[in-house]
Amino acid sequence: MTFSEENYLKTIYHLTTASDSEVSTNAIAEKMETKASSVTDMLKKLADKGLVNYKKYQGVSLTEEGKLAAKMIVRKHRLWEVFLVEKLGFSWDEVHDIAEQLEHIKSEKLINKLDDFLDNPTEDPHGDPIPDREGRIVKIEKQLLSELSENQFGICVGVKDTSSEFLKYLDKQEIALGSKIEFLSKESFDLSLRIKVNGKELTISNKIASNLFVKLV
Amino acid sequence: MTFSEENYLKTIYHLTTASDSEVSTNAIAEKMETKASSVTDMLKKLADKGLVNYKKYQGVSLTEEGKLAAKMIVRKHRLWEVFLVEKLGFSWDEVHDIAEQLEHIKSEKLINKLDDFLDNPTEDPHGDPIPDREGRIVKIEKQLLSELSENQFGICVGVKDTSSEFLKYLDKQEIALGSKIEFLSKESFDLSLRIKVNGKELTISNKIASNLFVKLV
DNA sequence: AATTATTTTTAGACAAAACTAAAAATTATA
DNA sequence: TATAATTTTTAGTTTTGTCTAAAAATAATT
Repeated sequence: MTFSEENYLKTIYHLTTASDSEVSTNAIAEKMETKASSVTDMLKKLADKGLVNYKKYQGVSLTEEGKLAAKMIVRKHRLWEVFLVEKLGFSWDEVHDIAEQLEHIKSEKLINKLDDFLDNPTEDPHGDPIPDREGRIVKIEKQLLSELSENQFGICVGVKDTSSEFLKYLDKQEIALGSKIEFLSKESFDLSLRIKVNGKELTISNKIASNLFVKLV
Repeated sequence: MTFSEENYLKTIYHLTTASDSEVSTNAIAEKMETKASSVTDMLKKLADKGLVNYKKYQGVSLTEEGKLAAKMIVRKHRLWEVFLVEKLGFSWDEVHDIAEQLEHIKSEKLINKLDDFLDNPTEDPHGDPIPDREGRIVKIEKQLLSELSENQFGICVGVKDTSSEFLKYLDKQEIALGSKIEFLSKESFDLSLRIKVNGKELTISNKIASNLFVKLV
């Protein structure tokens, strides 16, 4: 499997699990910043290999084989992210691009040894689940901070947007995975939130709150 | 820089430092298991980029820039090998192929953090020196076991051949980096050696002895 | 339902890196 | 030194993955 094939599989995986349906050629092209014609070419190739279900003009989905392959790439990506943060001291906003490269290293033995070395983590530094060596994913119960009601408490367990920009904002506000957040009130005009973290009150926009996953406590 | 360009640079580096002269198109082709015509194509490309000195029919050598780039690839390769052995528990005969992939990961920050994580090692698991972040190499004094004289002692500090076959043979004989070897005698007929390791006497062929580096004690 | 707009595919081209086969240059040999 | 052998380069293909532009299919609108 080439790097390019792996990147397509991964993208299709993320797009289909997000919306849980078939995904369009254009959606893939947009996500991968490439042209629809290039996508069509690759879809044919992946279909020939039995990795995707593809019918012209009808969108694509992953076959079981394709889904497992995609999960293994995601597994590698997220394990390497844990390594970068836990062992090498990178911050959570720096690891994505490097993991994009490391996820293509081919050695099952390597990734399983890395898994053990990291004590078999179940989530990456952004709170996303890490598939185990059989591809199983343990989903944790979580909801968006924006969906809480007044005076509820939540533990921050993940981020929806993993952009460096957003993560650095959270660092600045001292919000991290594990932070206990109290939902104080919502401003009806702009849906901004008043919350309390680390003993400090602060106001965050609805956009911020819609990208933070919390677990109710 | 592409993977392919990096592999050529690395090969030219190894071939030129071994013989300390210009290297021929055919020598590169043989080492890389490719065709001479492919090598010619790449040499032109690398020359255009200022990484090699190349004149038609005259062989090639690395420019200063090319040499530094090659050393950085070697640095990455060897640091990853240390990681695989020291942290993940791979044996020294398993790491080469994986490091061949990892050496192409592009992030200076990553490799320097890895270097620190590993406590800035100066040699890889086969005893080969690891260039520092400026490309400097500390050469250790060493000689081939086959060059010792009777009743001299040597500490095993490296292997010339790093093939899995040879390394597994050494494991079987319980010879490792750090092993103290006493040179007992040499058989004039076939140049085989009588040595003593770990308190046990054994006979090794001249081929074996010509692939083991030792430091006199 | 017919027309327009959008999406998707096809056709043909290109760059990178490999190859084969033939030509050119170098080296070795008689 | 002429000729033969070897090495190296050139010329022309191939494969992978991309692109543009045009054609075909689908979706949206009047």
